[in-house]
Amino acid sequence: MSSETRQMPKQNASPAVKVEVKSVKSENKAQVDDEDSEDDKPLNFRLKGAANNAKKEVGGPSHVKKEDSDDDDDLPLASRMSAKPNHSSEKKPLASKLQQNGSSTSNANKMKTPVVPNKRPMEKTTKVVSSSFKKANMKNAKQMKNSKFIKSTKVTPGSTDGQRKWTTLVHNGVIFPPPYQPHGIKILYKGKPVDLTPEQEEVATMFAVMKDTDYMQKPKFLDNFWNDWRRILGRNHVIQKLDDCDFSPIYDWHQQEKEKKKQMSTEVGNFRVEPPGLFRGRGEHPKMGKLKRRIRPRDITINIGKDAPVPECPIAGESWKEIKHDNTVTWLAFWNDPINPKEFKYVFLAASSSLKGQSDKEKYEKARMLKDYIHNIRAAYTRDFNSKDIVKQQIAVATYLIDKLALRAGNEKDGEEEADTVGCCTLKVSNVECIPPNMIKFDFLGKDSIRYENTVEVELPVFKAIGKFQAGKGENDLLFDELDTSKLNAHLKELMPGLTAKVFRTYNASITLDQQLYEETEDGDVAEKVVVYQKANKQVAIICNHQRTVSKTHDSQMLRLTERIETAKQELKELKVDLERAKKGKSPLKGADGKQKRNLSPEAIAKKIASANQKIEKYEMDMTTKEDLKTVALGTSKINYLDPRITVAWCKRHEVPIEKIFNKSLLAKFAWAMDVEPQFRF
DNA sequence: AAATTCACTTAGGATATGCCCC
DNA sequence: GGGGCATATCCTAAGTGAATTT
Repeated sequence: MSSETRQMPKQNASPAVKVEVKSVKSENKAQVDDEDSEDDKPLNFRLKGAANNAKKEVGGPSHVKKEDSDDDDDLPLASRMSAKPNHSSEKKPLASKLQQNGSSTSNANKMKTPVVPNKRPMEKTTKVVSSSFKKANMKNAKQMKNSKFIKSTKVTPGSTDGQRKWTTLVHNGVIFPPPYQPHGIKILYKGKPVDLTPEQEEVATMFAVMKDTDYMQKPKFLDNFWNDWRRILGRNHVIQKLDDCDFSPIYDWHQQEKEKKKQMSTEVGNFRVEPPGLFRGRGEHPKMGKLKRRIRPRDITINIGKDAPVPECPIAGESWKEIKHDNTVTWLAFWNDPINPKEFKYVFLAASSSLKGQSDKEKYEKARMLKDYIHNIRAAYTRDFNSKDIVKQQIAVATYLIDKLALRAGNEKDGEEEADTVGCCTLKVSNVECIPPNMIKFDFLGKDSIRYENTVEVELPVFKAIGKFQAGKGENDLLFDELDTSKLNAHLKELMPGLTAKVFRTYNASITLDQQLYEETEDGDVAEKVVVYQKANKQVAIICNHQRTVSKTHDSQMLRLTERIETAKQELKELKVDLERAKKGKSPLKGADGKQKRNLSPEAIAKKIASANQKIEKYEMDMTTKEDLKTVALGTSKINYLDPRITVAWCKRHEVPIEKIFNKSLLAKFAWAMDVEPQFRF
């Protein structure tokens, strides 16, 4: 079932398209690929679930890393946690067995095709193919839902071929949410049922179903919603005030529907263009609650290969806005965001596509390149801490913060239209506090309105410079008034080709993982090694400030664990008594529940004692980990910041099955990294 | 050179899935 | 074997940064 492994474009926009990566042309052909050979026979391998293609033979010496970091410039400066000095240069020699995880349980059907063979870093042409929309092939509803997706793409990595991103692109367009089905449930206005048109009812329903979200407490949300809904109700409608509306009939109906849906498991859930709804911005977003209108075919621009059939518009009587054949971009379709019409929503290829894989790899290669430059870069900005040129000085301090704290660049935002958040270049005077002699306290809302709160020791010249940048300004003024991200990045480009602010985050994250794994991994069982990995992962998450909100059920879950520990301890106590009695040939005492227990041999009781002890240990461990990670999100760095080759190489060296670290999606996304040599260093 | 547009990566929360423990 | 949970996947918002326009 669902062996059709097509991945959704996870990222942006509509998931309308699932993509299946089929084959790369001839992974073992020796010849250096010539750009455009059109003869790539679709090998028609399906990318099955996991990417277990760590094939030794194919892998080859993909590249030789020469540096062996003997100067500690390679240390991540970023260290909110006490970074230990490292002695990284010692490369332990490595293990032996290329861990071939194929045999492991979860990947029953192994995948046959590497997406991008690593052997040659610059594979030119990749074929992306998926089956087309053939009813005949659809065995069940599950498969059915993938009815629209990419058919075929040849991907040509941008880096090797100027602008061009692909040579042929075939797909089936996007899927729209079904039209609104009125339910006829009436809301109450001043206690009386009100008739609504289907359109009015649709929007009322969007609101009703959000009853138990925090948005209902936000005046801005209510206000924006009321504004938009009122327009649809019309001026002279009976409904004149949101406060007098009682949406609970619709809410209750919706809850029931949800129940029903649960029962009917196989109903198709198609991939769709974003359905209409109420905008849910993060943080104090000025537009929260606004109606996000329905997207129609005439909103959508399709990008497709010149030779490919233009997908049929799925809604009768309507048509696409435009058809393009632009092979310098990777999107398959886009529409304007109805909330902010200047912005676009795109349909992209899935993370598991070779095209994404290629650019992912390039991202990490760039970050690795920073290793060779970082020493000089640090020396340069350290010099400029004292520069008389204020622009230079601000660039120096900003770069230092980005390097040391892994801050984001901080592009300007549109104040009226967006939540008030900042990054490095947009820090305000009020976001930093100088604490003599040389501590700086940061407190600001970053991306997604996640709070960054951190007090760090900085070099004295930095401390002084920040004080100077603050002097004579208001709380709300920019700390780096002479700076913006384009100036900063223009400067960084002079130091290293392609260097921009965000590369530091990738660099810091990945090098931290690499070092932690080298330093901390000891002999032991797999579980212990996985803990080492998670610890390193956590350290990275903290550096990058990847947070999550404490789950609603956290407390009750902790309580449950405490109870289990108590129960187990009680049981343990009884077992110990029983053991002594059993040794003397006496039968066990009654348990706490008052029941008589069976007679057991001392050995049997001893065994039970051991298992009770283990259970307690496990629960206690679970509690510690849970509490420890309740606000830390490990996934974000794994997906976006940690070079998967570090992980794969470590798994090979330490014989940890890769599935212990990467789930199915990650395995597919990181197919390009699977054949890395065990001694790979970031 | 500033503003705007465009294309892409990065992000946390919601929801679905599936597995483990009683 | 069914409910509670952890985890995976879905969803789409919110960033970065280059290119283009003014």
